[in-house]
Amino acid sequence: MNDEQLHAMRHSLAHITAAAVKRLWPEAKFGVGPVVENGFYYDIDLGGQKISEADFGKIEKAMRRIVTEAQDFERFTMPIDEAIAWAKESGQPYKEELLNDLKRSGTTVAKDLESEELGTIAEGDAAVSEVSFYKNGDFTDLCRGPHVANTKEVGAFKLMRVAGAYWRGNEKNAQMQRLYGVAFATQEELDKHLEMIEQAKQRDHRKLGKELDLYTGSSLIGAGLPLFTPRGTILRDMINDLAQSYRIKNGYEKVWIPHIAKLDTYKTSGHFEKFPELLRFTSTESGDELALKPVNCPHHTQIFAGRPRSYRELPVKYLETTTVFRDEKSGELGGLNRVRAITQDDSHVFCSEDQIEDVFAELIESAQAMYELLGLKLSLRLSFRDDADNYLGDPKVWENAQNAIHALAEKFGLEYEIGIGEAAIYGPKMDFMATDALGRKTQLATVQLDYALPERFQLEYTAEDGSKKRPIMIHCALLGSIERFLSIYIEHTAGWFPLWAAPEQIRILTINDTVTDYVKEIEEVLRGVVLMEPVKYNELRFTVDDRNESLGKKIREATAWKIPMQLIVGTKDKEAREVSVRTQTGEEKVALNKLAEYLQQL
RNA sequence: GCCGCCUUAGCUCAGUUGGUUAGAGCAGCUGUUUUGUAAACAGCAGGUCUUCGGUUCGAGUCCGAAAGGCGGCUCCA
Repeated sequence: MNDEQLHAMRHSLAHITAAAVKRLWPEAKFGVGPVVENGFYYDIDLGGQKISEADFGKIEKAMRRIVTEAQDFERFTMPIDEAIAWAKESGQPYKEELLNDLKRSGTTVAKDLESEELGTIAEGDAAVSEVSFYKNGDFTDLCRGPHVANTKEVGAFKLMRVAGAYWRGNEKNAQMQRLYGVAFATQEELDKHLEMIEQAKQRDHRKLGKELDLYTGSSLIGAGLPLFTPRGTILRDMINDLAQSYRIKNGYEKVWIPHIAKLDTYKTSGHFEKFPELLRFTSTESGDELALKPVNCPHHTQIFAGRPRSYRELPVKYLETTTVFRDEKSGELGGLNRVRAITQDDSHVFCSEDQIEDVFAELIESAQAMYELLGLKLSLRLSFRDDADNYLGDPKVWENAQNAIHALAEKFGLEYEIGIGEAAIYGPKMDFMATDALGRKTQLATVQLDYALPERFQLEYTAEDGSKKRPIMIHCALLGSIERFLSIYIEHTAGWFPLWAAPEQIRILTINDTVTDYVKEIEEVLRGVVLMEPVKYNELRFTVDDRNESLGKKIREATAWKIPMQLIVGTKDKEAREVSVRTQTGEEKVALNKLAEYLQQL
């Protein structure tokens, strides 16, 4: 089955789903029912009634009946006005709205339509004279097609979930129920897909975060405020050290800023104007209105502005991993991926026009090197502005900045896609999207070019000729948010972190207590080992399991904890002055006097 | 924020149409066992069934609200 056939099949299943729902709830009003990755959905309005997953059985049964009834999909056309009348008569107001949009503009795609016109009744000349319908059995639907010829040709399917969705994606509109299904040509492919979902669940960072004791949440502290345990904190620190190391190599200097600032800061930066509801305030006795910082850049600009600057010290490169606070809507929070206290491995460069390229080059190389080391594949998105008017700064400057980024991507021979409307409020971005083990893409690293904030904060330096010039800012986070990065990384590794990053790197497992003294010697060796790659001064983290338990149990537990290296020590090892090094890939004997060297080389 | 679902011991889960003292495995503690490659054996202890309010002779079970979580929608500097 080719992609087109698969698409037609999934689309046909959307119709069959709607037809089944209509049999069960004749008063159902229908929205749209498109094909999505791996399946389809249909938006349904049952008035006060709600479909729940408990209803899936009977809906699927009705769908199967329609399949066995072997109904032909018949295509026919209707003049647009007749179609509008049909929608009205059949009590399908959502279809009526779509038809009016078609009549007026020739499209039903909400973002291509003038928002004031959306859903209004079309007057005057029609943009489309007739529209196509598909009919199977007694179910007729406005549809461009194509479909399979007959309902019996639909392959294997399963309803997955029901969720709320706003009509036409606008939160001011009515909320409908979106019925999601997956569909494949064969039962085997469907089973394979369901199996993959099951595997994804096994490596879900929320599950592993609990099992590996990395972080926890507290309903007392609040939603979206993860608390990191000792193990999780080690992982955080190691990852952060790695991300910082690339920039420290390139002359970035660490700075430190407080977590609050006067509200005026964000009035100056423009953040208050755009995101007033996301800033949290504290009132103070002094009368200052203070906000928790939602971004770090304004603070960093003030370090730059703290004394006069000469062209000789440019580029000035600041680096800081620090937490920003954003009051995300409650329903948007989830795991570590979306939190309200976001820790960024942030850096800001203040430079002159002719230094932009070098700064970008360093950062692009760093991002590529780091993600290659971590085994995550990066793809590039150039995030440009759209026509909205809430961006800061002169559109001409924007155009220059976007052209500059575009040219840099070309110059470095990077493959990229362009994301319109994905820019930051103050400038265009080069976003690195990581693809995880399950093929999902998430934006992590970001490099942003900014002419707006230096202007707003009146930053300047003295040029060679004695004149005052405005620096350009380059924002960068290689990890993005540490929390979000970890959510991806935990799932990518399934909790099997590399030796250098693992919270507990080595566990010594004893066979009985005759080896106690020998274990002390091994510990002495391990204490002397300090890893220097990829993070410097990384002292070995190990524990000893000398409990009165069977070796089998100790191995089982150490493996469940996904500890990269188990050192098994028994009387035979003691006599041979060796240890048995057990890793995921197998087991080997290493002489005690070679152990330090062995570990250094990994 | 919106729609739907979920919340029982530290963890994973049982708990019949509302009906006696709410169960299990793992973890914990106490013994015994000193163990060579993924769970030794026995005993003990552990719960205001998320919280608050309601219906009822009686609520883990029904209703309402809140908190937290999950799946989406919307949003994401």
